[in-house]
Parts: sequence; structure tokens; C-alpha cells
Amino acid sequence: MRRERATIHDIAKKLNITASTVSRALKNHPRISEETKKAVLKVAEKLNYQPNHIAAALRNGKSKIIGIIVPTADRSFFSSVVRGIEEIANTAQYNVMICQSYDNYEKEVATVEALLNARVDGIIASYAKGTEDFEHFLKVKNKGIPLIMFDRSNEELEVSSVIIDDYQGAYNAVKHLINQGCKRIAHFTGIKKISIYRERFRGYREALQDHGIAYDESLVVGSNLQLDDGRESMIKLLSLPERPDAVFSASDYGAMGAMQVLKERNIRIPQDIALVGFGNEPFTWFSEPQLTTIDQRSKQMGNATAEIFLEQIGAGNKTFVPKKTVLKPELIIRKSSQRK
Amino acid sequence: MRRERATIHDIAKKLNITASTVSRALKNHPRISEETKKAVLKVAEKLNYQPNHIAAALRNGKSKIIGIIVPTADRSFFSSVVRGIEEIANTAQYNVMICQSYDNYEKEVATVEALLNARVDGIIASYAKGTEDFEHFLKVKNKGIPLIMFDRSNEELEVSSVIIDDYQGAYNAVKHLINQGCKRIAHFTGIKKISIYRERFRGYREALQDHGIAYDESLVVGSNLQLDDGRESMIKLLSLPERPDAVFSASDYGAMGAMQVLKERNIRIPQDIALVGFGNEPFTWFSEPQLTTIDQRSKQMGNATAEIFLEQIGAGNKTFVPKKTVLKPELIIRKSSQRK
DNA sequence: TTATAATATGCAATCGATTGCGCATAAAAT
DNA sequence: ATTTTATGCGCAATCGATTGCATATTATAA
Repeated sequence: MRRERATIHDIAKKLNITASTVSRALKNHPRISEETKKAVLKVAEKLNYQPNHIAAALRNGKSKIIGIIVPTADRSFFSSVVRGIEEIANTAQYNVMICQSYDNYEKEVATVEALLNARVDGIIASYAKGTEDFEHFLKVKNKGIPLIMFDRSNEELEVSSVIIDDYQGAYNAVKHLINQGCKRIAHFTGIKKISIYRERFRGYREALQDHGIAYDESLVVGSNLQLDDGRESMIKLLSLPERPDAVFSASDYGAMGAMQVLKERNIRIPQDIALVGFGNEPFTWFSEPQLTTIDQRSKQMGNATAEIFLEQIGAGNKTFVPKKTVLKPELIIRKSSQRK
Repeated sequence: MRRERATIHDIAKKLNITASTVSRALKNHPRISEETKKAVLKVAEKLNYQPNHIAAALRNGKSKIIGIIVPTADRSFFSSVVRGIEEIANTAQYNVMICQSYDNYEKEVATVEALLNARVDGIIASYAKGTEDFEHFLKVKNKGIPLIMFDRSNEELEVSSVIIDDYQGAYNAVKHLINQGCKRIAHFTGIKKISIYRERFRGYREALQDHGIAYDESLVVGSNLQLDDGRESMIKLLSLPERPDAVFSASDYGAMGAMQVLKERNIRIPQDIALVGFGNEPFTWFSEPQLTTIDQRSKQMGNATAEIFLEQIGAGNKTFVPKKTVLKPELIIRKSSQRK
């Protein structure tokens, strides 16, 4: 059953013409007669010809593949971004190659290398938590290969990036809590090193300030923002002389941890303590009460990065100036914060 | 900054040897002297040489890429399988190319075509819900390209597949409920056309039978198994003259819907009605009470498919007989079903 | 009718790495 | 000292598609 694959040479032979002509005919070159084109198409069909992308890639130096590097593919946010990228990329005949860094610097460096060797036409990445040195990404850029960062980016890299307005998201969340009548609003924050957490914190602070609420350092708890961290942070807050009446967590996981503790202690949500998370993870839908959160526009983020890639490829990479796209996050108000 | 990429010819020139020697030196060919090898390595380093996989792929007819087709990349189960595949594939220097069928037959056919053109060395797929004709997959197989199906497979295709033992999973779940003292166990089932739902149903029935509980048709409700379906099904069950004392849902989403309804009506879980889902979706961790469910071994499933691929590639595709791997699902007992 | 342009196709090199075959030179065996 | 064997490397073709530069033929213009 295993037929050899037909090449343009096979088609050429059948028609007593050369491969050049076949190649041009298939690409609808204007200097090839309609007759020949039709004949070529017909034979191609009959031989079940399928173009060899690899040969074309070698010749043109273009693989039509976009490399994607994500910390992990099995987190809702990232897989959703990937989907967004693929949607756009496919329309322009690009395929995507996905690699995971597992949030590990060494693996990330190796991955970049692998993608470069695979001669991808561009790389879209969100860097690993442990990454502090960006040499490997600079290398990509300096080779003239379009590089676009999303979610997590780095200014000094000077490449295009797509992020959400973390500041705005946080600001809106806190403003919403204030509107609900909350006065002592606590905040779960993450590693200071990562800009998204700094931004969320800034949004939190400024929202308070703009509404005449004094900033109280004891209400801010830093951690890794996982479920258990959320539990611990909540317990810590509950032991304060004066309890908070709301918690804005920089991650949904942290908020869920807090929710568990509150429920265990029969503290009512949102009446006693209102809760807002960040990320719009699928499980926020299923919690009881449903968690108010901030949507990160993951699919749009994917779409946007892919579009920038296409632009940059189109611009021939000469005149293209890196641009930073900032998506507006969406506050999704659910029961955990709705007092009215 | 944009340096031209060094090739083996550049290295050869520097050392006054030929590209053949360089190629062999880099691959540690025994007929090349240690001296030469060292020198080549040194120059390669200096020139920042990076092998061009595309050229190699063209020459060997091997791209070192595995194509993956999933209905959608942003569902926990599939992204987790992908992660599992990548883990193994990477250790053998393979990269993966991910495509989504969006559960649409036409897109799936096009995707298979695209992967074939990209000359992937193998395809790992879970077919779209709408797919009933398997010609496109047969084409892959007939071209001698390893094809491995996971989760959803089709017997007549006669290719290797990795699935979980849905029957066993369901059986264990129901047995567990019986052990907890449940006597009227209801079941949410899905589309009959899909074998996994038939199998789960079979497990349900046989577990009942083996434990001397009569099968009661009125306790089985069919639907799409989404959240809302679960709600409706639960409401329907509650209107029965005699209520069930447990529900085994063939999907976690369905179980969550049921849970919502029960909580709204102040029916205690698990004391009044125990609940078990299927799939171990992340949100089952966060529900209140946490949902007992069945883990589908997604990562292991990915690992297994990748391993079969490697075997098949290794076997040169001659002597290889397709094999079916059935993974044992794991019952994860949580609060929603624990009465004792 | 001859020069010029337009049309249709062929030639041959190229993209980089790989590999079978062959040819030296050196080392070992007879 | 001669024959074998081993060692180290080069030659040239190959993988399939692409493309700049001819070339041949036909159509149009002068």
C-alpha cells in the first residue's frame, strides 16, 4: 500500500516538461500557459501529489512554523493563548510548534535553541519564572527572527509584547469592592520580581488612595499565591486585631484558599468578607459562592501576538518597530463580592 | 547584528577539510580522528554553528516532528495529554506540532493534510466528535507513518491506541458508592454513539448487578453532560417518587450541576445523596464539598502514546503490530461520597 | 520584411546536511 | 618484504522545490 510520494519531477516526466514549469504552474505563475497549468493540476491530482514543505523550507529559508514557548501547556490560561495564536496563524498557513519550559530557565534556553534549529519563522513566548538573564531571547532577536512576548515580558528586550493592563484590572477590582461598601480591603500579592504582581499591587494601592482609604501595610500579604498560600494568608489576616472586610487576591488560586478558610469558620461571603480573584480560571465558575475575578483575555492575547507576528513578517523585519499591546482586562462580577 | 548562519561548509573551509568530514565529526563517526573532531567542535563553537534541521530532514526524510491533533488545546484533559507526549518526545529529540480540530470533521481532514505536508514523522490524534469517516487517518497509516490514537479510537482503523478502562472506572465508582451504603444509585450518561459513555454505563450496570442491586431504568438520565444538563437531570431525579441516594455522573461537569441543585435545596452531600463524577477536572478540587471523581490518567496517556510512537519508529514500521493500551483509571475519593 | 516585444518553457544552481564509494596512507599480519 | 587490514578523509550525488537567467517560439510593430 505504501506508495512512494510523488514529486514535481514525477509530474514533469508524465507531461514531458521540466520541474521548473511544474513548480511555476502549481504556484500559478503568470508566465505559464493556462493549458499547461491545467494539465499539471490534473496530473498532480492523479499522482496524489503533496508538496514537500521541507524542501521548500530549505530553499526559501522559511519553514512556515511558529514556535511557541509556554511555561506549561496544561494551564488554562496558556492553552487558551495557544489556541488564540493557532486560530490566526492557521489562516496564514502557519503551523505552530509548542514547547514547554516548565518554568525552568535551563529548559527554556534549550527550547529556544531547539526552535532555532528547527528554523521556525518566529517565536512567541512567555518566559519562565526563573528567567533573569535574557541572552537566549536576544539571540533570537539578533538573528532577525520575530520574537513576541506575551503576559510576561521584559522591557530591556525591546521586542513586541502583548500583556493585559494588570494595573487597571486590579484598580477596577478594588474600586468595585469599595463600591460594595468595603473599607478594609486586604491584598494577596505575589513575587515582587514579577511585574504583573507589582502592577496589580499598584492598582490596589491607587484605587484605595483615589477613594480616600488609607493604605494599611498589615493588610497586604505576599506569597506564591497557590491554594495553600491563600489559606495561610487568610488565617493570618483573620488573626489581626481588626479584620479586613474584603480580600483582593492577585490569583484565583489564592482566593480559593481564602474561601475555604472562610467557609470553614462560617464567615459569610460576601457579607462579612468579600472576595475577588484574578485570572478567571474555569473553577471560579464552580465555587460556592462563584468567585468574582478578572478575565485575562487569554484568547485575544493569543490572537494579538499572532497578528503582530504576521505584521512583523510582512514588514520584512526592517522597518518594523516593536510595539507593546496592552489589553483591557474584564472584571467579572459574581456572588463572592456582590453585597447589593 | 544579523550574522549569517554558519554551515558545515564554513567550518570545513576554516579547517581545510570537507563538509563530509565535518558532518561526520559532528556526529561522532568512528572513522574520524579524535583530533579532527576536537578541531571541528572548536570551530563550530566559535562560529556559533547551529545545525539546520530542515536540511537534515530533507536529506533523511525525517523531520523529527510529531504531529498532534486534539479537538481543542484548551481543555485540561487534552493539554495534559499533550504535556505527557512532549515529556517523552523531547527525550528522544522530537518536537511536537499541535493542531486543533475544534471537534470538526472538515478541519480535521485539512489538519491531517497539513501535517502530512509538513512531513511529520508520526501523528498522535484524538478524533473529532463529528468524525465518522476515517479515510484521512487511513491515508496516514497507508503512507507508513505511525499513527496512534488516544482516548477516542476506532477499531476498524487498526492502529495503536491508548485509552482508559472506562468500564473499570465506572465499576469502581459504583462499587465505592455501594460500599458507602448507597442503594439507589442514579447515573448520568452521555451520547450513546461514543463508546466511552457506553462503557461507563456498562460498568455502572454490572457493578449494580454484581452487588445484588436491581437495575432501575428511571434512575438513568441521558444528556450532553454539561453543567446545565447536570442541573436538569438532577431536578428530574428529585421529582421521582423515590429519590436516589447517590448519583454517578459520566462527567464532572454533570456532577457539578447536580451539586448546585442539591445545595440550593439543602439536600446534604453525601449524607442524603452522594456524588461521583468522572474526569478529575481541576475544579473538582475546589468544589464544596470536594467531588469524588475518576482520574483519566491524562499525562500517562500522553506518555504512553509517545512511547508507542518511539517503539513503532524504532521497529522500522515493518514488524510492528498495532497494540491497544488500556490504562487503569484511578478513583479519587473525596468528601462528596464519603459517608463513613 | 525585419526588428522588437511578449509569451512559454528549459537549464542549472541553490538551500545544508548526509552518505556510499573510493583512495590514499599507515599499521598489522604473514 | 609483501599482503591484509584498519584508519582517515574526500568526491559527488541526493533529498524536492525554487528561481535568475537564458532560449525558443510566436505575435506585434515598424
